[in-house]
Amino acid sequence: MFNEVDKSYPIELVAEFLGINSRTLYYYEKFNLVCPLRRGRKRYYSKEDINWLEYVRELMYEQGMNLRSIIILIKRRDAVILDRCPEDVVLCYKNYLARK
Amino acid sequence: MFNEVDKSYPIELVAEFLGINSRTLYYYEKFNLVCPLRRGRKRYYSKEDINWLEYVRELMYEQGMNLRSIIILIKRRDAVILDRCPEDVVLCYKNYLARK
DNA sequence: TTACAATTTACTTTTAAGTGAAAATTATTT
DNA sequence: AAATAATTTTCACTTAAAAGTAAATTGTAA
Repeated sequence: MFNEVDKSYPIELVAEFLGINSRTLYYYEKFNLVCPLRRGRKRYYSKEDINWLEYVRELMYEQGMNLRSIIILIKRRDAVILDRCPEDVVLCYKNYLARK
Repeated sequence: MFNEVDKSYPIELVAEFLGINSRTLYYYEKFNLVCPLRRGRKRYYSKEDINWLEYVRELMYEQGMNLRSIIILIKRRDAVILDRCPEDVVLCYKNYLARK
């Protein structure tokens, strides 16, 4: 579905892929959990953004962490987050941190 | 109130000091967040236990972390927890980890 | 044997997480 | 330019789960 050639995906597609409401993606953005590229005012999510979001969901629903905790760990550039993270997600995470 | 000479305090006193219900302390214990000394079947909390509990409360109510996240960090012996922790609390935390 | 602490069960409260709908904004088409 | 379409934003609401607690029961030390 998300091949390597295409570099970005609109919010509705991403929401559908993740099985969540697009409003939830706006919600996460408010918390600075993800920061999709903007062309005009439209959002485009990279493949790494999507992997990152999948990882965040895992932290929430498999580990039981709450958003606030995840954000605290992001801000502290914490090893916990990076530890069991797939390589490309780490990459995305680092890009994400670099941007702020 | 909790001077250095006395080494341990019963649950009701601790609850009152922390401004919480004693049931909440049992609740935290269920999550292995604290592990008071048992003499007979009665619980005795050390000064360090109390400091530790205060720190846990700060993480919850000032930082907005949830119990599950705190527990995850404890299990991973995470730097986040220890970072901004007063020295004696770190000590208590390490004793706590040593016990399990 | 009684008084107090621990335990259990099930309940209440609180709040985070998520969402629906309408309004606003920007882009697109004719 | 007006109409239409698409996306974002806002506001208020719902839902679900975590956190906390009450009450009844059990256990046990003194």
